Amino acid sequence: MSGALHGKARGVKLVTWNINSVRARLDRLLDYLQTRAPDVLCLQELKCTDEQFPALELQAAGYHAAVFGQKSYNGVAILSKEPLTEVARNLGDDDEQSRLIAATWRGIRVVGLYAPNGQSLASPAYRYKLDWYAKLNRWLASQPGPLFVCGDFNVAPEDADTWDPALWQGQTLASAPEREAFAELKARHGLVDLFREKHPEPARFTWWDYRAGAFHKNQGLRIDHLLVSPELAARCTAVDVDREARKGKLPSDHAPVWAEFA
Amino acid sequence: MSGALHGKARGVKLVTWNINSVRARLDRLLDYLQTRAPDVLCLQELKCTDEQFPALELQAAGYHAAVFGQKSYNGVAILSKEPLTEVARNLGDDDEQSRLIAATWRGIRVVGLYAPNGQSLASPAYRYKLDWYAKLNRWLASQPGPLFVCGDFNVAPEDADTWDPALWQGQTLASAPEREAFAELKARHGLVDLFREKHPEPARFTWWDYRAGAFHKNQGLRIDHLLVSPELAARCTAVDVDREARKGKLPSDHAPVWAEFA
DNA sequence: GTTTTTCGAG
DNA sequence: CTCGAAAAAC
Repeated sequence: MSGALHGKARGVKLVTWNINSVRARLDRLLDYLQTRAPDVLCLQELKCTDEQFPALELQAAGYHAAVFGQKSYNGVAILSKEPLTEVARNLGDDDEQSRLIAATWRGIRVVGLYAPNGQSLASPAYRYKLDWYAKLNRWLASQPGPLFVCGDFNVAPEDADTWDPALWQGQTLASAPEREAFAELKARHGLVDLFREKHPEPARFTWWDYRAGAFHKNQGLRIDHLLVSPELAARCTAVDVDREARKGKLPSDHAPVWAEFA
Repeated sequence: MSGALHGKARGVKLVTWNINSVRARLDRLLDYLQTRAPDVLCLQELKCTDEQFPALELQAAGYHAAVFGQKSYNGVAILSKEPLTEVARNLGDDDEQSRLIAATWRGIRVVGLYAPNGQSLASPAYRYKLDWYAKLNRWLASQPGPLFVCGDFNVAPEDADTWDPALWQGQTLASAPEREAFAELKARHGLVDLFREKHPEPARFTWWDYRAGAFHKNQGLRIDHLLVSPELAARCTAVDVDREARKGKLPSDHAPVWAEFA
């Protein structure tokens, strides 16, 4: 990908954000686009169909959108200032849940995903989650690099990614099979957990439960990730969580995670 | 009732308003009380129980309240600066829907009602509506005069009370049986349609559908009424619709109808 | 607990 | 369009 990021003199910013209903939070989204001006923004949990997606408002804000919606639940999109090409949806199967969208931006393969939550270890949803990860792992091999795989992975990779490791021990989002699936993604495709690489400190979260003042007490999880190819990681100048976006009235329960590249 | 209105030198103002959820619109209500300072305000569609009714806030605003609430739907109340006496609820039967409240104010029998909508001519709700009107008609004979009967009657008495008579021809809210029931109320109890008496012009509405910019196009109905005894009508100095209250963000779909008396 | 969806009602 | 209620999701 040598030179893929050298189209402009200034750096570029790529972001992932589980927005938890793009319609309910369109004002926040437009504000975010205006103030942070990301070059690429991957959205999860649109909770709307393609028809319901606010494409016009986003166009007016200067953004193209590749959308993969679904009625009521799930739904993912990639917004970008520059047009996207080679848009792909889901993992090549006939899954009725809209959980993944991919597109090429300046030669980078951008993948935005919303992994299944898994509910509880005993539930069918947990099995579905592991199967989905296995499919994702296989499918990624078909994608041209360099890769920028981001989204809500619904996995806290290490104990340091939970606010109370004892409490989360073995629970969904922190169980060993999920962590292994996440680790295999990185290992097989040589991807770097960009946030963790730059921030070794624990308790840096991207999601906080709406209940019991969890955000105020920083009782959260790090489950939104940026997994990138080494050549991209090498150009990363900064990566962080936009905690501001979790504040105020009617926020999403997730905060955006962004990275800048030289 | 000679002298009933002569307690004060200045005139008095009585109002009816279908507020469509008193909790969702408490700010508007308090603003209305402060700026218009009605002596009596009849409210319909409280959409809350007696316990949920914001009695404290209204008390702080200087108003007494006689309330007849109901969970989720219906619910009526009478607010007044001076205490109300002889509060009665519904039509003496065991109807589970809270649609009528009556009280005595300065010797006037104030009745605030929310008539059934009727849905469609073929529905059981339509039969219920006509039966309710028949009961109301009989019940009114038991009430001591002079009468101030107001509220959301869910009847447009004449073609001039609809924005498109051809469209409304025979429809619920404008059908002949409903109009006859409304006319019988007036005839049997010698009541005057106060707004119509002062305003012969057509297209003066009190309700506009939320959808399709109906208010902006003045596509509405006159279904909120003040029916008063002749001795009250004789003292009326002005009557009108508060269209301002239908403007702005999150209004009720009804506007208040007010009358001033010398 | 909090939000979001859908639904029925108007 | 807007509300309240209910259920689902997290």
